[in-house]
Amino acid sequence: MLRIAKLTDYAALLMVRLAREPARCFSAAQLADELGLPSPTVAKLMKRLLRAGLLTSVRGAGGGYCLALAPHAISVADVVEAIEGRVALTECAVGKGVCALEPDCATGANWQRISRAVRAALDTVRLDDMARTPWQPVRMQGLKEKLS
Amino acid sequence: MLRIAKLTDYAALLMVRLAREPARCFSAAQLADELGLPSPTVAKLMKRLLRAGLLTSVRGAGGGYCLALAPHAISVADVVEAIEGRVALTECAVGKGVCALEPDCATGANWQRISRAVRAALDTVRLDDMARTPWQPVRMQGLKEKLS
DNA sequence: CACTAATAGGACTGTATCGGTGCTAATTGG
DNA sequence: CCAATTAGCACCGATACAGTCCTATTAGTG
Repeated sequence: MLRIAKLTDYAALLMVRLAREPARCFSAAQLADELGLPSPTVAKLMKRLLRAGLLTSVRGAGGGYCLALAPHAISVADVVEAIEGRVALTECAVGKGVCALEPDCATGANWQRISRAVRAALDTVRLDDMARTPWQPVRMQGLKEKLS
Repeated sequence: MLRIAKLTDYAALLMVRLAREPARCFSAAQLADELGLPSPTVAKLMKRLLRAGLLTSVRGAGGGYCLALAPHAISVADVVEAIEGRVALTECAVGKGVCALEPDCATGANWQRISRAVRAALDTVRLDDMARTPWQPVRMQGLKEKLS
């Protein structure tokens, strides 16, 4: 385990797609269609990514979302935190006073150390790394034809 | 986020306690009492840790659990995997054929790489590291007196 | 040879979180 | 004015998690 949420996985797909054409802007519907993801879910994710400062948005007709930073400046850790909140393996690690055992529990400091290590691991991979691998758009029409 | 399950946290507490006196054996009830954790839960965790090969057990009266390996030979990753299963951040990373987007989704390989990095981070911390910090047993009676 | 103290393993349940959907603004271009 | 699109809630169902309990099985003890 130690799974990331499925939504985070989707968010990564979206961000990688954007990173392939960093200058271009995309509407949520467009991305959902191209990646074969449910469109309301994509809309929700884009809002969260926007709030986290990873995207800029243009409202109204012809609007859409663009990367707020260059692909090499955004890490997987950023995306994970945008969707799931701060990386903290345990309750103890997020703040003090939550854990009843706290005064006698010495593992809190260790978990914080470990959390930082994990965070660092996630931070080594940037969007441009993810985008480098070969790729091609999903053709929904083609897929449906094959399945029917 | 990217939280470990609460049970995993408990399991870590238990293993660290054992690591403080590696030669000694403990009954589940004893550990629950000492750490202030619910006893059935502790029993359940010990069973999982046993199955994972991290503990040895002696049944019957006077029985209990002991560490199967030296404290420095058991890492946090081992404990996490014992409770939560294999560390794999995404469905794609656990095996192939699960993800519908698979043939066109190139991020799978990246997630596997990231999973390994996280695994490695968790592997750097061993039980003896966790056990080194100052510590003293929880006194339930004392706590209750303070709270009342 | 019972009785008691333990582990072994499973089934069951309430609850919280997650994934997903829908609705109602606000904004912009044609 | 209308259509396209983002912004922000509120809601709901399924799933997984934390916790409990019950029934073997095993081993020490009187």
